[in-house]
Amino acid sequence: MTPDAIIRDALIAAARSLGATDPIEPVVERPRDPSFGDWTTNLAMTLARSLRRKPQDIAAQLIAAMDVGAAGVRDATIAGAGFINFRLDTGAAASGLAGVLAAAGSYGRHETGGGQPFNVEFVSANPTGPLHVGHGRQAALGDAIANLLEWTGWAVTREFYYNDAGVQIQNLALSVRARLVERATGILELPEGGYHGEYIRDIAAAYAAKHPDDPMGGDLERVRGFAVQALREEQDHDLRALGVRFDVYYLESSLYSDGKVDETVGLLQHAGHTFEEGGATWLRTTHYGDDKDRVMRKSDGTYTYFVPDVAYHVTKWQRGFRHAINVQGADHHSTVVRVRAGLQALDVGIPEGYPEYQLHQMVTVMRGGEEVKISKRAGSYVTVRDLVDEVGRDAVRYFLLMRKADTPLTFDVDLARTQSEENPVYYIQMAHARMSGIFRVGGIDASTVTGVGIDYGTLTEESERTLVAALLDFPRLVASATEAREPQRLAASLHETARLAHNWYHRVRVLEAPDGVREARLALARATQVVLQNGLSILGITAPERM
RNA sequence: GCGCCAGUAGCUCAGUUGGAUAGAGCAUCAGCCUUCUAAGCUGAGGGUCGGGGGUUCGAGUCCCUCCUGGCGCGCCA
Repeated sequence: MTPDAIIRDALIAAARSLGATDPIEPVVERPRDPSFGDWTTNLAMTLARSLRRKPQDIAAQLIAAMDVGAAGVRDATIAGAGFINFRLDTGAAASGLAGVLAAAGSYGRHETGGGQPFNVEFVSANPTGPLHVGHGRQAALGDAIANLLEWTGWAVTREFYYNDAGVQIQNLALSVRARLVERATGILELPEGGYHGEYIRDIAAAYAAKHPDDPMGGDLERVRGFAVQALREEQDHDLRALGVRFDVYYLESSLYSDGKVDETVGLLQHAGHTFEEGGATWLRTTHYGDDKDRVMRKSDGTYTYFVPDVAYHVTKWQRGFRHAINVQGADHHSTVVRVRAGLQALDVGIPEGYPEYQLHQMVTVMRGGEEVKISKRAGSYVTVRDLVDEVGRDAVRYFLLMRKADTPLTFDVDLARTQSEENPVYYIQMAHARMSGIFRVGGIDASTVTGVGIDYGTLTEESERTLVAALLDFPRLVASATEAREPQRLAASLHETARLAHNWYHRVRVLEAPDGVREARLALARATQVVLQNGLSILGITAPERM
């Protein structure tokens, strides 16, 4: 048992002896200020009301009634309004390091998910242009959330939904054809709502080279297929530049060809939640929290976009995913209620909150001190690959992850490029490289350091105590970041761990330390290396041995 | 007008689900390389946590209300 678990049990027993009634659920946590001790509890304050005594008095009685020798508690003191602070013997506080080294690359993993399937859908960009920086945020976020879920025991499927049907694709095909005509005749007539980007010209050139029999794009179906294929390859390149991979690419067009869309509409009508009005078929989404009912089938017989969306999510459920999360831009937030309403209206037992959504706010790009307006149709934007080429994959990932998804993100291209060495990601990577350097210079294979049979009582420096505490908190942090679906908590925590590691490195010597101390410090260096490496890998960032 | 999300140091942002004296980076100022990497370390200054109410032992965090900003409100996707 870990020290905090022993303290927790002892608190429950002590509270019972004072006459407190179950359930007693003491919170044992790290104090905000490490100088207060190793662990703290507010139990005395939460019991004050039911016991009708002053928190300080209860705290004193709890301490008197507790037997915490097994946890290695050196002293327990009352502070502030009634906190009880526990300070552990140095050796007891650091003894967990051996467990870190034993788990090594698995340290921080949990079995919470029990191996159940979890579908993580992200990016899902229309194949009408390269991926821009907003998609990059989604890619970094979705991939990190997928990693977190894997680390907590879920069987994750990374999924990309291709909107390869519908009006936007038609616009794409017509835009390419316009460029083909321009090549042949010199006359450019882009369609209404067409795409202006330079890449359309490139696709037209490639098409003309491959299909000399059709220089004007007369075979629109062939142009469409060619353009979609070209842009999918383009997006794959962008994703590879970021190091993001998908297990499943689900095509919207297949929902039509497999009859899933018609099937879904039939089910909705059969369930009785639809009605006819003005020649259109409507779904009563207002029964499920929407502010107005929505058209499913327009009077011209075609479906609105959310029908295939619902059909698509039905397939997730049918494919056995009882857990699913969609990472999307906040500009799509109106679809959340709509898709969920559609799934509810099927009456097939899909729960209310299915699927989960993690929406992120917009990314604005600054270049030359001015905002770059992102518009595929106008052809002005910064692609994911531009960013990776300019500042590197690790820095791009960290930049896009260090902020909470709920807050808008400004990506200053010039700043990221010119100040790349001051990027916080290098600070964390440097801490890892320094730990590695200790083993390299010492001629020691880090993986052979077990931390077993060591007297951790020699780790007496304040910088060692705080670093140890941070390392032992890592599994808890992975769990809470996963539960909240917030990778930025991990990013912030790794930065803090790196700060503590740099501080420790600066204050103490490892290789030249006396026998006994040296072994304990090597174990600490190894544990630091493990935590930084594992944490960075969850964020999709490398942990270099030297820089 | 309605809905969602934000408002924290000069700037960019964290804040571990309600805890103790609100933190970090950048920027500014003052120091530290004969060292396992100075891509580092130490110190200083800088705050009515948008305003006002409320809930309780305790609020940046929860509730109400107002202000400001972003996004979304179509038989477009």
